[in-house]
Amino acid sequence: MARSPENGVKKGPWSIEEDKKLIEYIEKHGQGNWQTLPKQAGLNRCGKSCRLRWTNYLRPGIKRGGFSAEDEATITALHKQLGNKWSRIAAHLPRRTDNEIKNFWNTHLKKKLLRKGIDPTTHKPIPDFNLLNLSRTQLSSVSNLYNVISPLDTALNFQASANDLIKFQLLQNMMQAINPNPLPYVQGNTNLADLIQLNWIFNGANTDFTTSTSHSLQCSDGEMIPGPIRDDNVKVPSNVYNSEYSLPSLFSVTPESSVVNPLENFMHTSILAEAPEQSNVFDALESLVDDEASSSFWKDILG
DNA sequence: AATACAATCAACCGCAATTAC
DNA sequence: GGTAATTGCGGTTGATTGTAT
Repeated sequence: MARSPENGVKKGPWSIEEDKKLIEYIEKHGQGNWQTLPKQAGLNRCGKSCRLRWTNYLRPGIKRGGFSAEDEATITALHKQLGNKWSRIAAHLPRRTDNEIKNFWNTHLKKKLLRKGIDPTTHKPIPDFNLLNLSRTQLSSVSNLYNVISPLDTALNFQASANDLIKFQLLQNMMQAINPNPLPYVQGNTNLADLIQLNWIFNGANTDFTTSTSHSLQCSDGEMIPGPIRDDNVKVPSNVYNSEYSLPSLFSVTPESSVVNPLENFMHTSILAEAPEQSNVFDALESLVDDEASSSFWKDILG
C-alpha cells in the first residue's frame, strides 16, 4: 500500500551535512531498515529519500557521467531488447544506476535516435511521408486520417504512427476483403507479426477520438501543408475498439453499414484521384506498389 | 546586461512486487 | 493465506544551469 512520506520531513536537494550523516551511519551500521534509518542516523528525511540518495549517489563505486560511445551502444541495444526496464539495463552496466541511465536516455540517446530517423520506442526507422513523394491531396488525406486517430504530440511520432496506421489499415482492408467477419483494430505499437497472430474477436464500443496537435508536411512540389490539427468535433465511427489509443475499426463488409472508413476514403479520394484510369482500389494499390517512389514503403510493409 | 527559453538531472510520487508477521 | 510493511521501479517534476535573443 502506497503511503505519503511522514509529515515534517525535509524534501529537496541533500546538503553536505546530510550526506555525511547518511554515509557515516551506513558505513558504521550497514543499510538495515530504511524506514528506521533516518531517525537512527539523525536525519529529518523519509526512508525512501535516504535509500534513493544512497543507492543513486552516495553508494561507493558509482560511476557518474562520462558515457562512452560503447556505453551508448550498450544502452541502446539493451533498450531495444528490454524497453524502459531501467533497472535491468543498469544491471548490464556495472556501477551505473538505473536513474542515471534513464536520464541519459531521455535527454541524449532518445534525441540522438530521432535525429537518425529511428523511433526510440520501436527502434525501427521512422518512415518519412516526405520521402514517399506524396501529392498534396494524398498528404492532406493522410493528415486528415491521422487527425482522428492518435493523441501523440510530436511530429516524429506523428509520422511513425500515421505510417504504421496506414500499413495496418492497408493490411486489414486487404484481410477484410477476404474475411466475411468484421475485424477488430490493432492498437498502439503493434508489429506485423502481432497483426497476423491477432485473435480476431470483434469488440464494438463507442468512444470519442483523442486528437493531435498540428504539424507540417511537405508535398512533392515542395509546398508545406498543415498537418493534423486538433478537432474536438471529430467523432469515432460506431464500431471502434474501446481504447483511448485505439485505431478506428474497419468498414463493415455488410452493405447496410454506414460507417465511413478513413483509409477507404483516403484511397478513393487520393490514390484513385491520382490514378483515375484504375478501376478500383486494388488496381490503384497495385499501381502504387509498382511506383518506384513507394518501393521502400512497400518493402517496409511486406518485409 | 537582462530576459526568455531549453536542457539537464536530482529527487519525488504512485504503484507494484516482495517480504515479514 | 491474509494483511501490513518495506523495497524497488518507472514516470514525472521542478530547480538549476546553459544558451540564445
